Amino acid sequence: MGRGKIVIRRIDNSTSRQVTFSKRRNGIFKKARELAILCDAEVGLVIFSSTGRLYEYASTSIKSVIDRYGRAKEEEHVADPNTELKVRH
Amino acid sequence: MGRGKIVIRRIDNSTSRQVTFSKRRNGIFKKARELAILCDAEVGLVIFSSTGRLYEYASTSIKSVIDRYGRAKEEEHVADPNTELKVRH
DNA sequence: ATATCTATTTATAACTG
DNA sequence: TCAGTTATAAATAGATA
Repeated sequence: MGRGKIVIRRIDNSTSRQVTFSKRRNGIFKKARELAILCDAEVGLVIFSSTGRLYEYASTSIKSVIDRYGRAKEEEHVADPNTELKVRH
Repeated sequence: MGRGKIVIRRIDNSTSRQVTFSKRRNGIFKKARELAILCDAEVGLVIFSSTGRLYEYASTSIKSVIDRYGRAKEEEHVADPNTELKVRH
């Protein structure tokens, strides 16, 4: 999606990496928001930049997403104990 | 990005909503993966469909992202106690 | 419901002030 | 660096099978 095609591998130049990070971070947050609205989904997105800075988006709240995630995982394990074993090993 | 332009609001028809969900979910997971690789970022993405089904992506693991998120939030509060007050009220 | 196709919109890589 | 532009690649809405 640009003047040149790129291959998906770590951008070595830190300035270019920072510029790409900033552009694509905006892009993915927009996509997350659109998905949540269009499809009535609950979406949580957490990003740590290579410099360690935190960026977050949630259609509800990150706390809500994390809590629901924990509950969903518990249910998975109850529903299929074998999955639990696989995950643990 | 399609034959017609759309407005970002809930898709009422549940079949269309499901189709769009499936396409855009794939798209955003791809974007998340590309961002992580290109920009050397840690990315965690959790999506619950309108039917309650869980989909997840993490460049490391969701657990790692949640743990790091918790630590980052703690640090924010230490750095700026006023933010903590605002968040809590 | 599921998959593939393609016209079109959208995202963005490289460029520019 | 840093915001804006533009040519092009990529995503996807609607169509079709």
